[in-house]
Amino acid sequence: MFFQELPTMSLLPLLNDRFAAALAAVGAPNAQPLVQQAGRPEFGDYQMNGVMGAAKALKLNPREMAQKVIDAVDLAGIAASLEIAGPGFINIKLADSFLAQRVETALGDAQLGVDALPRQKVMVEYSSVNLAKEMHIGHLRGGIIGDALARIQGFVGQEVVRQNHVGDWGTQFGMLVAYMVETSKTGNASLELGDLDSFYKKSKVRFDEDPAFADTARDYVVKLQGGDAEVLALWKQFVAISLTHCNAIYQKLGLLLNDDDVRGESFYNDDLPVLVNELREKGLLTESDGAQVVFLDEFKNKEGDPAAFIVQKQGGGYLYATTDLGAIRFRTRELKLDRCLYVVDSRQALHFQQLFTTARKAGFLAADAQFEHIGHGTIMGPDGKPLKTRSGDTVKLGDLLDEAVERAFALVSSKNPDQDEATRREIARAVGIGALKYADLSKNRNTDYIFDWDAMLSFEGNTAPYLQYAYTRVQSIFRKVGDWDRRGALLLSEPAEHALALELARFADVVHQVARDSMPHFLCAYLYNLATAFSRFYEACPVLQDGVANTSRLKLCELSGQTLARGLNLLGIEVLETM
RNA sequence: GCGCCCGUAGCUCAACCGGAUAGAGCAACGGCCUUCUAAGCCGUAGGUUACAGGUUCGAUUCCUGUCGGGCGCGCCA
Repeated sequence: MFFQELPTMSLLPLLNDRFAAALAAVGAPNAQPLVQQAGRPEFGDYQMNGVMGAAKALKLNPREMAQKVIDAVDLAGIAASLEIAGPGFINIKLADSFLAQRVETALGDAQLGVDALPRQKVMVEYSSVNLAKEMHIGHLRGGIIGDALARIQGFVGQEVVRQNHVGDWGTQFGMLVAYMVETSKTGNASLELGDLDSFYKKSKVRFDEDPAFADTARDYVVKLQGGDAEVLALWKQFVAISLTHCNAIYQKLGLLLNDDDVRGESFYNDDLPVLVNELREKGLLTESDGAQVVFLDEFKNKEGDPAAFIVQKQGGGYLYATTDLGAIRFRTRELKLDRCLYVVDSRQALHFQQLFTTARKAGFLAADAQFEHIGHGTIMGPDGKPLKTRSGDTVKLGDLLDEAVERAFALVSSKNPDQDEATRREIARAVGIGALKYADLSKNRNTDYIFDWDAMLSFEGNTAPYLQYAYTRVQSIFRKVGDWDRRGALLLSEPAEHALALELARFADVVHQVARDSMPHFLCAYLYNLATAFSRFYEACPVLQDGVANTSRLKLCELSGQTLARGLNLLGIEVLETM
């Protein structure tokens, strides 16, 4: 028992493996064990649901079969008890010694016990702003979610390529360059470009009111496409300025994105005619009203009309469908991606279905290539409609981030009036941005959600500040303890200790799940459960008593702190030593 | 017109391949600070999962229909 080799595999795969073997031993080799977390505490830690289905298939009594599975399963040193319940559930209580060993293992591991997944080259495409305009609230979710997914993929050992597929091409850039030339004559260009939105609006006004300006703008588009050096240089200048705006936002939001991650739509320009020719040679193209389209039977409506995927406009121009196909080709042929996560608004779901279907038909995507649209909903205002400013304008992202920090500063100041301002500013930054990100990440990304400052910054319930606060409580203990001797054994006796150790042991399964499903709200839910388990433990189990530290509990504290910090880090949220 | 998504407690949200008595937080009510940060913990109350059928040992989950909401649908991205 003392030197028994215990597996390092994370909990769910381990339990599923052992029960799969047991099912095979009792004559159900193909049955799924279906182990999951217990639905209620009184059911134990985990429950195994696979017996009922297997018994049904074999026409056996499920409870009798469950008993056979219990007799057959090898969970020595892992489970403390196995019980049949209800129609044939098997409830599993894990052994304290096993959980203690898990905690010790994770503490000695930089990955906190999270094994690397089979290595893949994974791209996360996110943010992908239109450089013609300033970043607004519509860019928030994609940025936050994409960044979290990129961090998580990296943590589980993938080769991650972040990609900012910026919109840096199209007719509007002719207009913008024309306006740059015009304002540079009055010496105002650099000043005006400080506010991209008004620059865009003013150039649009000029375009609409002055035919001569409009002609110039159109001329610049042609020159741009023709590679005219002078216009190209101006365009590059505009792109660079717009990117500095983006980078400032990324920095404020704490996103990993930088200039190295940018590959704009313009990058694929030269390939578009080639690509369209290839589609034609493969017999996928049909001319329709002067445009080149791919008809997809997969998206036929009831009348039998197939949906059209336009890859070339009448007149010869290309569209984002073409660019996206070019990007797929580049990513498979040149970058050799195994997987690509497109973090883009759900409203583009049909586009991506058509895109991937066309790419597969054209042979741009291998059968096993995992190219996925990671859709997300819209941020709504209190009225349930897309969030706007009071005056009805689009909410600028920079303003939103500033407001988050300002609101957090007011709250921090009222809570800790004695702290110096610099400290409160720093806390407010981490808390405000963290709250904003967590409010987003903790919701199922598929649906819209209602934006609510008070809820995200209330510092109560399932919020970033609650998690950050739990972390500071851990750190506070270690500040009090100073140096400590970690040689003592980790023994779990109290229910709150068992519950906390169980949560800690689940970390790997949750991270793996999110890496697989790209659903960050599962990680949030986990961290909230962990923080709650820690808070209960903190209330029920004193770590320091009469000046003496309890080594077992210190170890639980240590791993709790590390797991909270790492989990929040994977979400792009900072932790603080004090709040 | 066609297609996709959604409808869960007063509010905001969960529910992992179909699992047990549908879970949290906020708001409401009641407790707990001389002790590691009370931004905390404990408890009470709150539900015909839009509605009607069907499949199943078992349905918030799958299927059909109805109602309600959002979004998308050949030359924007």
